[in-house]
Amino acid sequence: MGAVKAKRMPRAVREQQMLDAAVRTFGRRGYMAASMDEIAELAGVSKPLVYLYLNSKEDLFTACIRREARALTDAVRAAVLPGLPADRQLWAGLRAFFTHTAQNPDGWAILHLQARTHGEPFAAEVAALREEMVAFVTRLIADAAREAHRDPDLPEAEVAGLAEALVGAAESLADWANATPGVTARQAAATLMNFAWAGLGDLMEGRPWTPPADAEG
Amino acid sequence: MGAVKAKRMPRAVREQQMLDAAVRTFGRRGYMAASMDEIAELAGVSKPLVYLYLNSKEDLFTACIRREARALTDAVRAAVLPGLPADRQLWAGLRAFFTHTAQNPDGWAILHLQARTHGEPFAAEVAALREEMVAFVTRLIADAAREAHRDPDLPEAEVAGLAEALVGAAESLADWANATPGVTARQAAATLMNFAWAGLGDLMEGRPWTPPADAEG
Amino acid sequence: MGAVKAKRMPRAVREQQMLDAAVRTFGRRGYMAASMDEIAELAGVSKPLVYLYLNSKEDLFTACIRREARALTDAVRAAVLPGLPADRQLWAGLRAFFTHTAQNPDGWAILHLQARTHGEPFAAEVAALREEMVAFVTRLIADAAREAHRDPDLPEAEVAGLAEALVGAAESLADWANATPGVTARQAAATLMNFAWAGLGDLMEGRPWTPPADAEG
Amino acid sequence: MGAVKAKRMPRAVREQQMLDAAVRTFGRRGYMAASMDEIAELAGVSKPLVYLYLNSKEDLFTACIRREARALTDAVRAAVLPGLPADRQLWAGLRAFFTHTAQNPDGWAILHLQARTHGEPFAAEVAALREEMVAFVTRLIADAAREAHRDPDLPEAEVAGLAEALVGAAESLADWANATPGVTARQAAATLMNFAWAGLGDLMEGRPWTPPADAEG
DNA sequence: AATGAATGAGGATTCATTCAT
DNA sequence: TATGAATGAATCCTCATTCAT
Repeated sequence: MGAVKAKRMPRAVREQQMLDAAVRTFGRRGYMAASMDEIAELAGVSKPLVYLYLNSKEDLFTACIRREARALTDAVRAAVLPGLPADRQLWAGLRAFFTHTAQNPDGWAILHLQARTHGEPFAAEVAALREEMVAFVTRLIADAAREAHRDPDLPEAEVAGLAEALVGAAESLADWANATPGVTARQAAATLMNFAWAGLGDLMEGRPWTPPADAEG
Repeated sequence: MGAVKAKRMPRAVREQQMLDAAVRTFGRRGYMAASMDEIAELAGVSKPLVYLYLNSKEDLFTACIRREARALTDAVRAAVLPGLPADRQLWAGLRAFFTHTAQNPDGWAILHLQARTHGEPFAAEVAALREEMVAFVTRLIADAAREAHRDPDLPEAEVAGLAEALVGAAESLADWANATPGVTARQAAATLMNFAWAGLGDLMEGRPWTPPADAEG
Repeated sequence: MGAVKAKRMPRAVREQQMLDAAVRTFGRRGYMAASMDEIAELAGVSKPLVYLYLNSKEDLFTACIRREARALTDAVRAAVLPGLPADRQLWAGLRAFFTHTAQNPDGWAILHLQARTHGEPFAAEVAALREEMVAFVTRLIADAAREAHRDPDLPEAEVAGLAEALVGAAESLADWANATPGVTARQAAATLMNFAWAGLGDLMEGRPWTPPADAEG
Repeated sequence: MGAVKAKRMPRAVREQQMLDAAVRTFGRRGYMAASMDEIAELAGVSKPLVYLYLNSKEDLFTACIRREARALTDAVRAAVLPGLPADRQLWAGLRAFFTHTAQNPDGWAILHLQARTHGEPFAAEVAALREEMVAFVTRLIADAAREAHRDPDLPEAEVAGLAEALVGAAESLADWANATPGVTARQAAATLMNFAWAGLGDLMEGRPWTPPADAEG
């Protein structure tokens, strides 16, 4: 029992081992329930070494968030070819997104659940990721409008809301796909394309859904 | 300093005070970071009384989840009149949903963030709520198809995915509306109707978005 | 759940109910692990009433010790007829002792285990009981000597030791009989008579066991 | 005031210090009344270190029981030379027993009082010790019979009872010797030899005490 | 580069006991 | 006679973090 004295390794490698252990532990236990003891043991090093390299629990968690956020955006970015039509770009991005979240459930749990649940400074960290995703979607909506030679005539706030909705739907479907056996990343992506793209198209054609002018409005 | 000795009150009243304090504390600090000390102080009673009435931190949190879930579903249910067309029902339900989450940010934080983040037995508790929301949306989709005299011909799994997407979009918009000054519940609801309803309509008319048959599929 | 409001009863009766509950609880859980809550509930009254009548946990436990000690000595005393020969008196006393301890395991646990384990003022309380038992045995030894027209020539300290040994053996056999199915009070008493009486006889006949004069003496 | 920061020591040493402190505290205060705070302070270390090494109050107490039980049986075993006649073996064992209990009153209190009073898992721990003592005595009785070329013709259950009685008498005399100034281990052992050995001798010679055939039998 | 030894601070939980009625 | 409401004070235990080597 007890890890044998760890072989000397270059710092960069050790740090990755620690981050691996931390992502797994934070993702499964949650930020607060995860203990530095467990992380150090899983990483196969002593606790003081974790502190020497990563400084504190807070810094360690922040490093996890950053690494996982970067991995996710890299995966999506790599899948999206700028030249394609907007819907094909979205389709490619969504498939990469669902594939990545399915393959990295712990990282996804950190980004989607843990980081948002435990206030500052973590919330700010994921807010950046979310903004990037929203910006990506916003750009696609604009591209789509341009492709259709349409002036969508959608106020900026409205577009922001739509992007939020799309991202939220994607997040929700990622959880659903992870929790439901037999649902592939491709299916999740197709579901979301169906759900979202037609509505966006209608909007851009100037056929929005109009609320009834009832008393409660 | 220090709370004055609490005046005697009937148990039922005290319990509500405790739940109020607990919802607020859990909602802001999170389940683990919230301390029973802080909850008791905010409720204006001593810690032992909290334990006498609510039993344990876990039970207290569960009671909070149940109370807030019930308040939310009651608000939505009260707003939806069964006789109306499906889109009007959805519209009414969404407005009630966004209104309630805007007025009860702590309760919403508990349901949407805290309860999901801290595993069993809390996750099961909110899962029930989510299933209810998904079932509600699923029923509306079916109603809409019937109203249009259409056989939507959508496989059940597909409908489930759509419902998940819609609910996820709603959750996301609730957070967005809470965080963005100047966005009303009505606007959030309208955004979601626009986003979702047209896409659903297209689907039911048999015009789904079709994925390209590329190599990566 | 929750005892119905207790019917008014004369104080003496209520006190006995409380003592019954306390003896049972203290005997099974131990002095410290027993809670006033549990005792009150088992007695079917509210906690303040227990305090009103018995004053404190310490006083309540002391009252239990006294009652059980008295019950035990009364049982033994009632069984011993003063006129009989010493061995018959001992035989009768032992049978009464083992019968009583078998029928009152909780009371016996209090006297034999709990009261001795928790220091003053309880230890003093049982010390009195033990002294009474030792005195009884001491008297019987003297009687036996007189009956045999012998001067046992045993120093007082020696007799005290023998009495302690006999009482200790009895206590041990009581536990053994309670824990071993199929061992009756009569058998336990016979075992002890066999074990003890012959040795005492030899002693009084001037045939003691003599220790070897070894180096370690 | 307050313990100075403890100097660094190898774990094995620290553990023994902790066990020393724990035995003393548990022996005097009792298992439940002893607080981990007090034990840590007496050991000269901080509480977390006690938990780090000994795990929990329950484990700490169990470790105490084991250590003290082992010390006692080792002391007795070392004193008994297998080749000697049975009565000399018993004499040697008893002297070692009374010597050890006199020199380790706290350990003896743990074994004889505390461990038995607080239920499982402690009772099981001392039960093993007691069985060993009973087995030792049982073997001596059989040896004695063999030496006398006698068939003791005692049923097994009867022998078990006699052994229990002897062990109980020894336990009782250990307490008595500890509590009575001027009583040496040698005297206690001699008293018990006198008390027990002659009776056993008579039994093996076929002269048991016979109970009267009275009505109550 | 790496770790065994050590702790300050705090958190959940329980309990004997009292007050007001 | 009897109780529902309430608490001060402890207790067990855990954890992030540091020091000396």
